[in-house]
Amino acid sequence: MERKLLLLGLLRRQEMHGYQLYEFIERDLAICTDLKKPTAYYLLDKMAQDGWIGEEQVQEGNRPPRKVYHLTDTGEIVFQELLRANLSSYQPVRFSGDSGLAFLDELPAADASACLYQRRQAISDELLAAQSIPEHGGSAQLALRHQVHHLESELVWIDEVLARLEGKS
Amino acid sequence: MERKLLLLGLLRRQEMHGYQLYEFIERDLAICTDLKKPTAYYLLDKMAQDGWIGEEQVQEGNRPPRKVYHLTDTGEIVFQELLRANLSSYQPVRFSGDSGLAFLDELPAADASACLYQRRQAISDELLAAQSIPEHGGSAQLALRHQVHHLESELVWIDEVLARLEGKS
DNA sequence: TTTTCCATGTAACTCGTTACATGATTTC
DNA sequence: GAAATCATGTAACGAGTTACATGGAAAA
Repeated sequence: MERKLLLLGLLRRQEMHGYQLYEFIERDLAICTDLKKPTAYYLLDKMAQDGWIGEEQVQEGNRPPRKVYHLTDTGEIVFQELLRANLSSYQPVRFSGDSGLAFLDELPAADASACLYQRRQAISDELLAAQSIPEHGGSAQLALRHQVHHLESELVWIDEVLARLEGKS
Repeated sequence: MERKLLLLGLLRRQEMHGYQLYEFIERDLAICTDLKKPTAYYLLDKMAQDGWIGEEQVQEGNRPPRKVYHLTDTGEIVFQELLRANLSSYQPVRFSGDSGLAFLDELPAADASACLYQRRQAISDELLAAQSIPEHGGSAQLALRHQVHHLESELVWIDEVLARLEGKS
């Protein structure tokens, strides 16, 4: 549902066509979320059928025709509902990397350290990428800041685990 | 793949049947991961077909017969591979709640605060639940500790967002 | 001139879920 | 005697992905 919320929120600011929405999300919001092309087109189609958004065929010269979407009155109501529901709730997060952690002691300490250093590097890379994205202002930045906050917290955590390993070897 | 790793790791310690594995994960590891019954049975079946684990029918009196699984030599190799791959990599996390955050300013500050306080409560509840689980020792606890660490970090974050809102109202 | 980009979409697949079915056994 | 628990499974569905198809336009 949060992808629909995202699309509605973006269309609320200005009407856009599918490819435009896809590109914006994959380029500017890649660190916080993602949305593949077929998913984008499918959701827009669905929401158009449900009357949340309206679509307009726009032909420019001989280029491929674009479907430009805009929020309807129904869409605005749904947006409000989805937004409030989203902000009020907390979806617990599962870390796929925790299955590995649970069996950390099954590996020789040196191997475990080597693996975790690689993981640390990956987190660090992700953090640098997130930090290098320029601020745009407004609440749209909150998602990005949250991701940065989280990645910093992950570095603290993995360093704790590494320290625990060093103590054992 | 991390669910297979989890099952392999548990079976490596002692042979178990499907229901047993399902119960252990849903009861003792609920905060860090989950595994529904059909998923458990499906994965065990799959891994048995692939030769990662062996199955033994055990009939006790007139009770429903149980399939007891144990790790094979192939399974041990796969476990090692999966474990190292898991520990070496980092799967970036998407927060479904961030779509809402991005549109926080579209709501009156008072409404936004009210919603976020509810979310804060949900995180706080989750944290208390996680903290109240007794420690078992060994690296199996790392997943739980990670979740606690994360939830604490989430509380810090949401308090920052709330402070930002108060500054605006 | 071949590759990349724009713009849309379909088909098949993966992973996991919910809901349901079965049947014995212990508990209330 | 009814309900919950043990133990296994099937069927249908949902959300999202990858891979592929199409066809013009811009760029290398």
